[in-house]
Amino acid sequence: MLDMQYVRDNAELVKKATKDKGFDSSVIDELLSIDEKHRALIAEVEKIRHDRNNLNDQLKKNRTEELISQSRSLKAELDKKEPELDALAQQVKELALKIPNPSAADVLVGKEEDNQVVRQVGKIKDFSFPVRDHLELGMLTKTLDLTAGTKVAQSGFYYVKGMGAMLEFALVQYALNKLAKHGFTPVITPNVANEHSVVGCGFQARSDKERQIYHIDGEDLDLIGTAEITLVGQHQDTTFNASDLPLKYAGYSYCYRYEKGSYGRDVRGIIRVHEFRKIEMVVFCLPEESDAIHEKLREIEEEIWTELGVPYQLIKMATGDLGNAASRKYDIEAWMPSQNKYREVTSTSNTTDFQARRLGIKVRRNGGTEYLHTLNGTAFALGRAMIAIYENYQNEDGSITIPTVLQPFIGTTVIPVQK
RNA sequence: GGAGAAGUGGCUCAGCGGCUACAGCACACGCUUGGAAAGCGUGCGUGCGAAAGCACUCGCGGGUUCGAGUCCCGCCUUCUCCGCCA
Repeated sequence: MLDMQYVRDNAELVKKATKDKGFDSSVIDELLSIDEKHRALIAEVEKIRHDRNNLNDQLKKNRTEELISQSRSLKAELDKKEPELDALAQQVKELALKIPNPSAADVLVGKEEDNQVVRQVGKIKDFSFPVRDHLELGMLTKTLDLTAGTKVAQSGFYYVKGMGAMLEFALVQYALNKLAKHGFTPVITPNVANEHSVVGCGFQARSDKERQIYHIDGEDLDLIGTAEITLVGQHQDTTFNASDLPLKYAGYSYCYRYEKGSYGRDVRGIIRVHEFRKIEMVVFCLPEESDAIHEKLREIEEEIWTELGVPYQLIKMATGDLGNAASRKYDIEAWMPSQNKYREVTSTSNTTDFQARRLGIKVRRNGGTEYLHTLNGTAFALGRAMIAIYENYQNEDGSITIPTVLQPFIGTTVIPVQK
């Protein structure tokens, strides 16, 4: 949600920004026209309220039938107009929620194919044997079991077993250790959130086409797609002192993705699944700090993938690929030998005051209050990290060497093939 | 699930149906100071308006009343006790 005053004053800019993101910009004209009606009715209703308040003040001292009847007739007028006012306010709110956060000035205008490769880091290994994909490796080492997931739940759910499970916990330990050094507080969050929190973060809660989110029937609860929702949402309706900021969290949660509309894509293995675990960074900060902190989150992500020794490329997304909330977004894509290409493993966004405004998260300073900024970034999407490690560290026999940096957390150097 | 109590600004809390919802803490700015603390002053929920100002706001939604933080009804949440339970 944007500041209504800002939309009024910068209608053309907002329209362009909305179009740049690939959203329907006609809502802005619609919004402005409803907003105008809304404000006119506010003035009208407030005038009636004012008259009635005055009348009631007089009545306190001087109780006459004449005044009482006047007050009653004003009340009747209000009873007629207030529902109209509420309806208009509701419309304004709904339309305003449809406008995405404009992109930052340095973001390239364009579509997904205009995303910019900022740099490629790490040397792509030249395997002397035919490479296997992560699923084959997972089966050879008996660390991935998709069949069991399908039997017990459905396709898109999977088991991680043996050394695979140990590797996932090692990744968690490694990441939390690193993030603690950067001042992040580790958090284990709920894996569900109510609709207000989901929508407040800029996610579409229940649109059936392109549905992304699981809903719990009969409850105001969705399964979260990312701990961003629970980490940002935990401070809704909160005003911080400037000295409390920045607040940095490293949240561990399960993540649920419905993935409707992506049938047939990445069906093999665990690249695209309905459930996985993730460590997510979320920062609350002063508005003027958010750009620098965004670069910091990006650096931490690059540091992680550099230390893991997995080749990656850094992508700066164009406006059309930013989504609803982000003003700027970087993805890291790790090299996947079996596919002979880079695939997304992290994403970090500066959402500026977009989420804060929707969720009422403010900072108090200079004698007033203002909305703060929120940012998020993936530390590890654990499934995809596992894929990247498996494929890049595979040996000829199908065993997997543990990256040096993880060895202290797992206590071994290799995941062996199991008979 | 049962019984009781409570929800007022970032926090702690006052508020017999009627002026502008009390106060303290915290925070910001200023005065004071060699510097700080203390002290003093100002500000510190939302909307509309260029502004003066007006309106709204006491968990949420209804109702009674000329008038509701206050009375009535429903709901939500939290706390205490009981029950169940990893």
